[in-house]
Amino acid sequence: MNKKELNPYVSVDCVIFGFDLEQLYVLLIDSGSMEGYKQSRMAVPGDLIYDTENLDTAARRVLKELTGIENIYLEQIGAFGDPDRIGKKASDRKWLESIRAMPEARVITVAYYSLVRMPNFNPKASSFAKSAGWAPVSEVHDLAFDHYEILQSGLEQLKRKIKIQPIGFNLLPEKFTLSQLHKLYECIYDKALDKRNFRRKILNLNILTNLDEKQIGVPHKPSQLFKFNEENYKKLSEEGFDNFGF
Amino acid sequence: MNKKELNPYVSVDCVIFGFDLEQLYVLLIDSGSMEGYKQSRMAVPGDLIYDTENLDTAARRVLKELTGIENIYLEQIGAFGDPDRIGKKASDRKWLESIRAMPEARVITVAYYSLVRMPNFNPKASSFAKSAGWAPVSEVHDLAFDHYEILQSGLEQLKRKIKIQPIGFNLLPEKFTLSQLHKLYECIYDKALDKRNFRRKILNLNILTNLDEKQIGVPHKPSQLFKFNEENYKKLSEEGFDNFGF
DNA sequence: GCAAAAGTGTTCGATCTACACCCATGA
DNA sequence: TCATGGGTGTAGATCGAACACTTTTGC
Repeated sequence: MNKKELNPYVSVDCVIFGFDLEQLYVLLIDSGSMEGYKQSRMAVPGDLIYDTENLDTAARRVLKELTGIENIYLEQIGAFGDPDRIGKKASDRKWLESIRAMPEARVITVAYYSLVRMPNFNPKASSFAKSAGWAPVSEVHDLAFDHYEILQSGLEQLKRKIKIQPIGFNLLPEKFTLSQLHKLYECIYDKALDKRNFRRKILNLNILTNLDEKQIGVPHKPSQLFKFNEENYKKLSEEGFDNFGF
Repeated sequence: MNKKELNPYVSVDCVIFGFDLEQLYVLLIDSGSMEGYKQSRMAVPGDLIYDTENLDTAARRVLKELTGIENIYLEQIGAFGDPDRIGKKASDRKWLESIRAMPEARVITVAYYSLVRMPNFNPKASSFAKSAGWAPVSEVHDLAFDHYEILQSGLEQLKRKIKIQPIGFNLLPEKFTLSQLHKLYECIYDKALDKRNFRRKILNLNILTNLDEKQIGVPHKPSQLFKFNEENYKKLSEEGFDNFGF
């Protein structure tokens, strides 16, 4: 693929969520401003699409370039197309001038969110990001362009979706404890959930396999480890289940 | 606005749902083929966007041009951007050549769905449609471009949304009976719903005002007429209600 | 032995489902 | 008087919320 094939009118942006067993994070890139850390200079990673490329493919390309990971959980949030969306702030325009052939063009973006296992990688610098890093979602209050709005839409969609499909497993290590899963749901909903009710509900779904392994080296009673049981999940989906609403 | 401002790379397409108290319909336009009625020649209305125009605004413009209605319920479905999405079938290409300045351009479309009161209007011919008409959703099995896929996505989103927000009122006359509302939900979910349970659930929401009027001229016990109570609905939304799942 | 998180059951109220008969009207 | 859809209540099952104590480990 060469530059000639870049479509200068449509981009994809990826809200990449991560979870470190404590907090929910989002991967942000820096416009490389010299004024130190400032959220309004941060953005979610994205790029113009190629003219021969699917939207999903473009999103996966961005993810791969930045994180090295393929086969990531990915879902479209929607299109954002305010004519001024990328030109409202002077700092945004400067950034665009530094990375785009047609910085003044009106660009519609198609936003995606994806869920990754944080420890699996450290974000790399890339063609479109001088630096990249994880920021706790709860501490993000402002971003470049319309990316704060995009982040909030992604978060809402994640909340809605995780009630209906157990996609949360994409954020956890392969082997995880019920407490970790519990904590994840609490972080996403930003509220306390009853421990016993949570455990009962999730176990009743029969989509977890108890590995008969225990945590080691923890200074308290070690927890059972589980993994996600894809087979049972598929069976369950086919039978049709509405939600496991928390 | 003149042609010069058309953005040849991005379009909007509108899945317009209607309900005649019997069936759910979708508004389709005809490519004007001379081969008689054929679903693969039908499409949902859409148009390229103007370069200075919001996506939502563009969708409203298409709706207005076709139906004359403003202030319509409108919601984004998402972006569809397969590079081949509009050029797969020969008949699609012919149509494009007849209406677009750059028929070969790759166009990403942002799809919307909207809900209208069918009797309020008859669709008009327009710059992008030689003719337009209502088709029962249950009888649509094929459409031009990727519009069948778009229709299905819109329908899914409608199903999801109507569980959470009482947007169905946008499909009904101002004054309606509980049976009509009941029928609407049955049509959307394409399954029978228990009459008594439905009535209880919807009345318990307190978002209907009984008008103390009855149907006239019906050959059976006349039904009470209701209207949607926007005030109570707003109160309810603010308190936060999850769903009135059917 | 103490700090820290794991793990476990029951009760109560709310909600969902299933189900059948009489009523008011126009023809 | 008949055909048509309108309108109503209850019992049983299921589900969700609230809630406190014992266990196992590392230090």
